[in-house]
Parts: sequence; structure tokens; C-alpha cells
Amino acid sequence: MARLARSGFLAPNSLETLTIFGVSVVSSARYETAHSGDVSALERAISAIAILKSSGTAGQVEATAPPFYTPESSVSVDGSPRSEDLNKNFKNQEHQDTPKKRVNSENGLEGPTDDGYNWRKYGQKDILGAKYPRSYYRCTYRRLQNCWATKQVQRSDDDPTTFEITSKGMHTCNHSANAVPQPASPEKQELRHNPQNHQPQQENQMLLNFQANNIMT
DNA sequence: CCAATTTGACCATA
DNA sequence: TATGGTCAAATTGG
Repeated sequence: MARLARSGFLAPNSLETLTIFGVSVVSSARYETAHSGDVSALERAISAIAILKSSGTAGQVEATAPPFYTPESSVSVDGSPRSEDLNKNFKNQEHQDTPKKRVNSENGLEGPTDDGYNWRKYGQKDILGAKYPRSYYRCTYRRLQNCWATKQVQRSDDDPTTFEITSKGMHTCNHSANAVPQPASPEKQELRHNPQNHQPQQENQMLLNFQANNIMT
């Protein structure tokens, strides 16, 4: 099961779990949000995932992936080519020889899990068939701001420098710690104005329903 | 001191 | 009943 996400499989139970080419879409969108200040990046990612989910199985996800996610850019949302570059700029000031930009550690500074939010670890489990344990985090401001975002971090079996991050629940806290190091690039703003990239409100509503169903446990 | 992490127990679900 | 997810007491560390 550890392989699920890596092959672009859309896991059935976790709304925001979608990893293509080894990179979590949501985590990638978070990088984008953290750096561009474009808060809608995450929402667009989640909407896209909800749409993919409602439209089918793993195979179909792979099939429909190219318009949304291209191999060249590792992962992008709504055709944005930026995620990979963002990751690179974000983490590798002195470590640019990484062959592929995934969610990568190695740099002693911030782990791969620094996505601009403050997380508090609340558990760790050994997963059947997985080489490394899975860690569970929730937003530090769960009580203070009633923020119910959580995430799981799983080190990849065969590439120990790569982590698969599965997010669940949206941040309702307004604590974007490393707020906006750089203003949004023109290209990104273009993206937002592109009608083809804009998700209809209907689908956002659908997303909310998904969330309501999935978060309640 | 206080807050975050660790870690085994506990719980829900398939 | 095995597995994955969460709780919470004990521990760490700032």
C-alpha cells in the first residue's frame, strides 16, 4: 500500500491524498501558497483532486493527469509550471544537485515538512510493508483557532530522502508562519485570471461535502 | 516552567 | 482480529 500514492493512485479514503510522480499535490500547492501568497493554490489543488476522485479510478487519474500534472514540472496545479521551481528555491540554497525535486530532506535546516504551517506531532506508527514508520501531525493551533488540518509523513521505502506527505483537512488558522517571502509572479496571477483554470463554484461546494464526509470520523 | 515529542495503549474499521 | 489512526502519560528540551 505504500506504493499507492507513488504510482499516481488516488487513495479512496483520504480526500487530499494524491501523489503523482512522487510529489504530493497538496504539499506542492502549499509551497506555492507559501511563496506566492496565493491562498487559492491549495484550494485549487483540493478541488482538482475532488474532481479527479469523483471522475474515477486510478487508471483514469493517470489518464487525466497530463492536463493538470506534467512530468516535466513534477507536479503542478491547474497547469502551473511553478511547483518544482518553488521547491527548489525553497529548500535547496546549497543543495542543488538533487536529481529530482520531490519532498526532499538532507538539508539539516528545515525538514521536508516545513510547508509554512506549524505542526505538532501526535503519533507515529509502523506501517505494514513499509520500511519506515509513518508520522502523524496536526496543526499546532487546533485548539486556539479550531484548525483541524492534519498530515501524515511517510519516508519512501527505496528513496529515503523522499517523503510522501498526505494532508487532510484545510487550515482554518490564519497563521502562515513564513508569510510571503516574495510577491506573486505575473504568471501566477495570469493563471488566476484564466477562465479555464478557474474552478466553478459548484465544484467547491462538492469539495466541501467531501470534506464533511471525510473529516467526521 | 511550558510546550513539543515520544511511545505504548487504546479505538475504529475492514 | 489485524491494521492504521489517535490519545495521553511520560519524557525531553528550550
